[in-house]
Amino acid sequence: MTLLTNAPRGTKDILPEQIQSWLYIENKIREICQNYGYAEIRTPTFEHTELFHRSIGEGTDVVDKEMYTFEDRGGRSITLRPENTASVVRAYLQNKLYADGGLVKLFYIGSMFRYDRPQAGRLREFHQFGVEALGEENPAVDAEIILLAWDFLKSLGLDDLNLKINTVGCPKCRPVYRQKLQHYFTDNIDELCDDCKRRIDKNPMRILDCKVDGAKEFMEDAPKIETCLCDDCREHFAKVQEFLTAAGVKFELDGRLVRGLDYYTKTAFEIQYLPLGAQSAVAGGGRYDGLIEEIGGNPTPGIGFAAGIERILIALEKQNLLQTKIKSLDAFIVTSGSKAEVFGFNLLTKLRRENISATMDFAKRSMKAQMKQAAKSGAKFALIIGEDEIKNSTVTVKNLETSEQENIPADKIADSLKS
RNA sequence: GCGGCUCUGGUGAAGUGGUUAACACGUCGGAUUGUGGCUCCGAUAUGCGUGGGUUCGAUCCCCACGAGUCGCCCCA
Repeated sequence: MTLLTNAPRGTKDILPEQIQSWLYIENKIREICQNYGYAEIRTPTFEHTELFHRSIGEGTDVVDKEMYTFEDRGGRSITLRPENTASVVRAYLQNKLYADGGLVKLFYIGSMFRYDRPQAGRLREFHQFGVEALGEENPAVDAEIILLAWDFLKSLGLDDLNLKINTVGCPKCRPVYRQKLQHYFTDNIDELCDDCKRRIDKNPMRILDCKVDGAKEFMEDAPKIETCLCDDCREHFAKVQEFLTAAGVKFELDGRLVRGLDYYTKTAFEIQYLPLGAQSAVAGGGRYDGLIEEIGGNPTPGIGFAAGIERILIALEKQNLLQTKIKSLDAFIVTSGSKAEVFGFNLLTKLRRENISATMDFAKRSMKAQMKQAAKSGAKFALIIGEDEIKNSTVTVKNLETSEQENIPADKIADSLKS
């Protein structure tokens, strides 16, 4: 319980028994991204702090109070990435991925860092899988991204998923809506909670999503964004819905869905897994047509989402969809005496070189104890080597499931185990 | 960053202001002759999150800190 024996708060070891689950998810990710034509990219774990300031936006919670920022030995301000979109966009620009023309479709899996108070489904180091499509404003891409997220979660077997979509407008129409909201909430300021009173100036759209005020009556009459959308945004949103409907995916229009990061435009979406409780968002994302320009590229549209792997794991656990079995071995070698140990070790190496998984006990324990080990290891066969076997250059092969055993010439063991 | 609850061995846990901290699982060892899964026997916390304090004496009382958990904030 000291610093030495405790991982830092909000971090977790992923243990051998959990690796199967992680691999399962990661394999699904790679599979579906392959199907959708997205290529994997890996960006650095840390970036210049400035990148996140510019992309995520000052004034957001993530930037203001959740970043792991430090100065490196060269005096640079460095930040552990709190999300990966900014890095991917940066990599896109730096490596001129746009040079090939057309839409650039990327995905990533990696750990992100946010200094937040840990609770279920929220860690300081957590893992996200995400997808970014850069260079196309067609709403079909919005739909593709949403479908990818949806199909992915579905393919894991999750039920009780809820897809919510909204549009947050663009630099042309959002300010109009923003102002309308500010007027409306200022008129109703007495009804607002303290947090929301502060949000009027900072982020009036967030008020719509407030858990305290959200259910209050005056909220019903708050201005709807539909009334302010420019033609472009309106049409775009309609198209997205059309594509989704064509794909047979049910969605819920949620005018209160507001993303926390500054760079979002137009389409915003979120997939919830309701049984998760407070941290129910399992994937979220949206369009960010202004981001690339903001970071210094040519005006380029983009859209993406990120999904929290730990949250998905919790969801899978709840639905009992995980296997925790560690892969078992083909053979466990049991020896008696020091000659047999050498003989067994030799056999062990041979088997492994023949691609047969095997291990043995190195603690010089009794045969009985070794047999227990063998059984517990889940190995299919125990290969028993004692004085008799050495004398005859054979090995006793015991099938641990059926308890049948037979004596086999040592040089034929590998073939025998393969069949 | 704020609030509630919690913190006994590898695990699940019982327990008391005062000699040996139940029980179960697990682990290890054993039950004559080289062999597992059943059964039986034995061993297995010098310590009760950490650090202080109260007390003749604390794992059980108090305080602080830490971690976990739930909720808020925010988000994945």
